[in-house]
Amino acid sequence: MDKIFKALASEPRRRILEYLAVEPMTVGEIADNFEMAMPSISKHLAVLKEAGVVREQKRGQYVLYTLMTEALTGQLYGFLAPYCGEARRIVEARPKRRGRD
Amino acid sequence: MDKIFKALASEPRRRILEYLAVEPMTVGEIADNFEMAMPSISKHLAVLKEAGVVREQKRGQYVLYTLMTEALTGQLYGFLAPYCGEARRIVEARPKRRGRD
DNA sequence: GACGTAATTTGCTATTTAGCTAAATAGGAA
DNA sequence: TTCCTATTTAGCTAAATAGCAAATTACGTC
Repeated sequence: MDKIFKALASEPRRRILEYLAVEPMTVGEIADNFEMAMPSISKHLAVLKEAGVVREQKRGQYVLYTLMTEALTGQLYGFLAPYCGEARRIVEARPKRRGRD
Repeated sequence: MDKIFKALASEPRRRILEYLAVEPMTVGEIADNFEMAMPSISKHLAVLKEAGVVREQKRGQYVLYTLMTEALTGQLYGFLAPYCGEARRIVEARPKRRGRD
């Protein structure tokens, strides 16, 4: 729980998720949307990966990052469950995937 | 959006919300559940208030803090909406309250 | 008024985080 | 091999955050 909220507590990281919601992208493609230098983007991606909301795949010399939507929403619904019946129902209804993907 | 994720990116602050989910409490009562000194708790509460997820009411020399459940869940569903149809439906179904309360 | 308790504000230190540039690693092309 | 491009890692600095103790404010009681 801590990792995901730390990950989301950053404007640039939330923006990265928006981009990845459209389609998987390489680090360079993502970086093109920011003023920031590439190493900074790379670091942000590592944080998102650590939080389990994106996945990385080597594609030759490129690294492709993919949004793991279910992991993102699942964790947040998990947090919301104690506060909200709708969230409890959603958590209940979802199969518990374990980082296969 | 930034304020709420910054607010939630802290273990102690998330714990405070759990306590307040049970019932409204004074700063002292909340602080009794932590090792932390009261000024630190007071600061955490200010952050949560700034994020719009708790409300404070003066009660004589005490200050009573109350969880604003709808504000908490509403903001998170707002974030989730682009990633999840269920969240979109929930956001859609809810009346947009504006910080009355 | 003076005193005691509740809470916040102030001033400080230590830690973490975000960003940078430069250097290292890894793969593809010549 | 050598060169070029993509990405990550290292090493750094500036800024933000979390905690504390001490001081201040606010209220209630004597």
